[in-house]
Amino acid sequence: MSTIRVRFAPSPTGGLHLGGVRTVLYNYLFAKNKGGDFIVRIEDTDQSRFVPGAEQYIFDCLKWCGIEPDESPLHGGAYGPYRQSERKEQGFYKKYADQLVMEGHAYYAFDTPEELEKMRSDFKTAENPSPQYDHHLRMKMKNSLTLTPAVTAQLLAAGTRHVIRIKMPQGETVSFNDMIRGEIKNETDLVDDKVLLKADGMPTYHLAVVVDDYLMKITHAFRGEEWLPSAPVHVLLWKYLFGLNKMPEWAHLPLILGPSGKLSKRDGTKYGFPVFAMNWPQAPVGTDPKTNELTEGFKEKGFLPEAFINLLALLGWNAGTEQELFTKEELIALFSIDRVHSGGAKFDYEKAKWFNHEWIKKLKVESYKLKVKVLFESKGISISDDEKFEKILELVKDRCTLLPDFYDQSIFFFTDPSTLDTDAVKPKWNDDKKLFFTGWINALNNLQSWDVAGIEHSFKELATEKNIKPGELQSPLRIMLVGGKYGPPVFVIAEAIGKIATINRINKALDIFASL
RNA sequence: GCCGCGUUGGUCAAGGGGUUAAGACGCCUCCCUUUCACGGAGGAAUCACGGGUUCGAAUCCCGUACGUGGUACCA
Repeated sequence: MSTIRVRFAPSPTGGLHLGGVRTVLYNYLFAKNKGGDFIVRIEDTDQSRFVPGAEQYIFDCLKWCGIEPDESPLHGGAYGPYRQSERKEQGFYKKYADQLVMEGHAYYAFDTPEELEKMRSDFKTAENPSPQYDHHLRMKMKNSLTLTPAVTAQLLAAGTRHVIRIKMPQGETVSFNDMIRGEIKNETDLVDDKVLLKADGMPTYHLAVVVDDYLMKITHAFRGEEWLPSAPVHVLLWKYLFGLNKMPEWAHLPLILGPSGKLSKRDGTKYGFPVFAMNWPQAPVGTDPKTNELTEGFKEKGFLPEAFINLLALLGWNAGTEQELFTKEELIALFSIDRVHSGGAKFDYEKAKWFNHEWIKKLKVESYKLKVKVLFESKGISISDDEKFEKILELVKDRCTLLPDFYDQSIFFFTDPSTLDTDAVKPKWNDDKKLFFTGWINALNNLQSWDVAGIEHSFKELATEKNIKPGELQSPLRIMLVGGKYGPPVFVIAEAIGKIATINRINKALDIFASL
């Protein structure tokens, strides 16, 4: 066992969105930077929201990102179980909750949901819109603090539905050190008596996180900023149950924000960028219930995992240098919790695409060739000559931001352009040019060898002979071969598609241009 | 309402008492290229506000504003 043990604890209730993946990533980078273990534990205590397949989905996302856990329900490990539902079976949560009751730090509460609702509406005022089950109100409720021991025992014996709540002490200040924010202080009077053990016997997050971290010997705990307000509950639980000296070090990560406020799952369809790492086939997480429109995940959108973790790592952390492109290994080597921001960061899709563009340029074509090939095949273009395919990708990679761009940028290498941008040709098209091309077809037919230099030479030779500037002819030629004003140098394209296709495309285009 | 956390260009951000306040994305101009990109050179644009402390504040302190989170038998 390593001395550093960092855990990521997702709940299998929804897709892995940007904030979630960044939390994993920071956990992982921190652990690996310190030579420690990265542990994934599943928090499946909320059965009502549990979604089948969600757990597998989480691991699929991690795998795509290149993150392999050292311990997890899928990978095994010595400190299992790695699912809370399984630890519940072992009775640990109940055991510790009972211990807290016995020691006077918690109590049984028999209030029904209706009674709780009544309390909240009865005590609701303008100054206090959401009354809490706290030291002000707990003596007005139905619990083992207000009931006699005999009645409590009777209710318990009768199997009355009940929960166990923490009894927040009065007048204490709980403080702890956050690795990112420094000392955080909270007054216990302002925190409510959180439920620790639910009526179904499942722990709430508050109990589970403490018990699990203790049992799994976790040394460092990263989580989102939204946990900060309940941190004093967890600190208190550590103090009562296992001792503060055994408590892991905390780091509360800043939020990732969307174009307006906190990034939500809806923002994907709203603003047209992915918010999830991957699509989730079992329950399409990006689907907008209203429009039934699916927002693709980063993977499906055509991001490279290298770019994805890179851009995510830089959203809230930087190395303190001007470097922005990092491999996973570099991130591990350079990651430092001291350089994580405390303020939230707004996600910028334009910058995200820039990262991917850089990675497409930076990586060797062969490392993503297969993904592009699959893309081509899904559009009905089968690739037979792998070597040629790789060459073509190399030719157009500078022009591609997302993987699907490869299709648009190189489809003309494989098939004749479906439409020609005639508007680009029309204004300057004339009979001289038409004559040039019919003449050039002859020259092409007589060409000994088919290579860039030869093609270009014959083109320029004939142009000079006809007294037309070669540049004026290159543009129409490009439209003929490509369909539009884009792509690598024309003669390179001509060479790649071959003599027959070149001549065919010129002939075809000449017909179309005839009506201009 | 109360409590927590935050605030350097439109965005990501460096800088943490003296700087012409880095760099990147995006935007604009120019060069390269008779295509589109890539590449190169420039440009516009910033310390939320108000008080202190100090010879001197983006930087330290206090307020205010704004943002965001929590205030569930959700995590």
